[in-house]
Amino acid sequence: MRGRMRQVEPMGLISPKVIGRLSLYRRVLHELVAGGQSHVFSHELARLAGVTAAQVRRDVMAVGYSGSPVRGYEIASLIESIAAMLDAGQGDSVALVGLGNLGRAVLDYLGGRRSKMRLAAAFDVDPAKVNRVVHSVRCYPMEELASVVESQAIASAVVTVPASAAQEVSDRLVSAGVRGILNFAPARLRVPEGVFVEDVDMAMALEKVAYFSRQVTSPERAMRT
Amino acid sequence: MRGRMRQVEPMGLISPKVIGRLSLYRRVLHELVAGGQSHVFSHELARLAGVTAAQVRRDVMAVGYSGSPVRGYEIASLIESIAAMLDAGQGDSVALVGLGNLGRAVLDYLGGRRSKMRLAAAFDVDPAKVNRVVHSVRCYPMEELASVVESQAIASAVVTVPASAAQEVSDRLVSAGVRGILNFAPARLRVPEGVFVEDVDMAMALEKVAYFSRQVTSPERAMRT
DNA sequence: TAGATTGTTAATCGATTAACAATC
DNA sequence: TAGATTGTTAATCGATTAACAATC
Repeated sequence: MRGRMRQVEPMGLISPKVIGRLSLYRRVLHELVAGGQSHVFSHELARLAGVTAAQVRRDVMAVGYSGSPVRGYEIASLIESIAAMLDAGQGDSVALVGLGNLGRAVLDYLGGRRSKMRLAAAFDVDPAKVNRVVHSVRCYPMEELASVVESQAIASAVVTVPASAAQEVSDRLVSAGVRGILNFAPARLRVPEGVFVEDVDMAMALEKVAYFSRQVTSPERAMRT
Repeated sequence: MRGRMRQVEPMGLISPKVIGRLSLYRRVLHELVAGGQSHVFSHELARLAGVTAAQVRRDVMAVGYSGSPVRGYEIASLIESIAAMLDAGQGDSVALVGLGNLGRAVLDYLGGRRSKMRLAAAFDVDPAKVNRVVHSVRCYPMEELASVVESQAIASAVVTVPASAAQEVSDRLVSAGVRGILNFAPARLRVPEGVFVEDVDMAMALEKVAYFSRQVTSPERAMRT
């Protein structure tokens, strides 16, 4: 049973790596659309995304989209298929905890993107920040975390508090119903089974860069995962 | 030839993943030292770092350090061994390009850490930012990038410019002698063989979190690599 | 010593790559 | 059609895990 062309399975669980690459492909595809291109071959997309053509083919297969051996992938449809996989039905609401320098930068960066995701609320312990509105996101006191998260059905959160506070914040988010955390604090969060944590550890990343910049032969560039 | 206890090889090339974990171990070890602890077993360190004990043993082996079956690893010596691997002899100089919100936040975050690394110079196109000093880091105009990087022997750089400018900045850094780049711009940089690039893609990371926060069963938490 | 832990190899696992029939 | 590309399986590769003799 090989070489059958049509494949219909919508696929079940997809690995974090593949999800990351799909996000990358979508960004590249949007650029191609902006350039007036309507179709793309796996090797073109692969080159632009910095991956192999075989990976592109396998990943595209995973979203349940099929291309044509002659014209390749139709960009508009492929974007739709990826969006169906990555975006929630009515848009996700995201909370941000910790409005320090990093928190504001993240808010700035993520707030300014065309995206189905919506930064719905921010939280901070500092009374001076509470009730202020930054980039049209209101800052609530930490005491209201549970009620706001629950009432707005927030399922994802970004944590930009100091390492010493990260675990407690994580616990509160999880018990309020959050199921995914983007963690910028240099601390390993302990979360219950079923809660997804993605760590962004800038200090570690910089140490990696410093280490390999000293080596005569670097390993191939690592894919962000 | 198995079960021999002493191992002396200093090890050659180490993978980015292992380097990342070593950085993580060091952070945890410093916390243990601060708590007055002098020795640690692989399973303790593993629990605190969120990895397996087998990984700790293999990674520690890679830095050329040996523990004792009775007392485990002596923390102070292990920190020294990891430092010998991760830190440069006389301290690395790092450049930062792009002093927008994200750039300032990164400068803020990385500048405030006890580290052998030194943020030596910042660069920006905006004349209003040039020649100002932020966190004791001077901001130079882009025109002086090559001369400053060369004169200060800067080998690593952090890129926090918009995606549209990232490739050009990368090219200029590399031709000035930079061999490792921490890239925050949502763009894939093309660099010559031997130059290491670590991407920090916040938008992708958030999309991953949003995706898995919608799944009933999340995969185990991904290690930052 | 007895026993838990280490260093180190072998087995396992997952992801990537190579290969190729089916296709337009 | 001829030929380049796709969907999909098999082979390869690397990293993780399991296992165990050597050790204090």
